[in-house]
Amino acid sequence: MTYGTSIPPGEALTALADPTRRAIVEKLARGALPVGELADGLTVSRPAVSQHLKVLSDAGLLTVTPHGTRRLYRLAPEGVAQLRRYLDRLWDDALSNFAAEAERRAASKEP
Amino acid sequence: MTYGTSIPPGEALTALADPTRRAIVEKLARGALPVGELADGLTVSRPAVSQHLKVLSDAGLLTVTPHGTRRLYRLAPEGVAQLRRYLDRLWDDALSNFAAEAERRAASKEP
DNA sequence: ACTTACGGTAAGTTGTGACTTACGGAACAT
DNA sequence: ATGTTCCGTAAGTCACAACTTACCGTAAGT
Repeated sequence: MTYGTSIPPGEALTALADPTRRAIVEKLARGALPVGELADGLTVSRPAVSQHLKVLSDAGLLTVTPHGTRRLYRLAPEGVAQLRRYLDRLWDDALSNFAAEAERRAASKEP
Repeated sequence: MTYGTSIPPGEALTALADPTRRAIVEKLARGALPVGELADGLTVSRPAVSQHLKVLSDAGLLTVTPHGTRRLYRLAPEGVAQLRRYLDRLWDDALSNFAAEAERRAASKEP
């Protein structure tokens, strides 16, 4: 029984569409960070970062663990995994369809 | 020598952020289609579909082959592959960082 | 108790992107 | 030649999402 929270991949894709959010995710991929440190090195304000973190969390891509007065954000592997599965399915469908089309093309004389 | 056009994954992610474009991609994953047939079964107008197809093409996710007066759109496996590689790198970084953090936590007495 | 870090939320502004209708150009048919 | 089908592009509208500043909690330090 796999039991993931199963947020549809659309939210995660929407979340990763924003360049600032991608920058955040890529930073977090290399280690958990509090909001303040994330905001340094980014061109936007700290509240903006907070808002982005909410979007990413809602998409299942991040988890939070309060540590004293700060909140450590870290990448959620399961969130990334779900996106990978979605793309894998696209990939598989596309390839098997390619094979089917090639076969069909070979059956009739002209493409 | 693999030689892909190497469009940054940001464009593909932005392209897949839109639900209508995801619907298009998922249809195309099951077989190539002309614009008109794509537009049927979608809630938006045909010109809207054309615009979406442009975005997806620019992102490297689609290829076009003119067939008479119609244009057959099909999913580009390499485009999907590039997204998969991006997510794989995120995944790998996240996991190796997890290991490093766990080790660090084990080294000091308190988490 | 007061102050100082840290961070989430409210409110308001603004650019952008997803849509529409209208139009124009190719390719095939008659 | 003319009409028809298929499709891309232009122009304009409108909603939303990504910011900003301001404010209010909460936890720790002194």
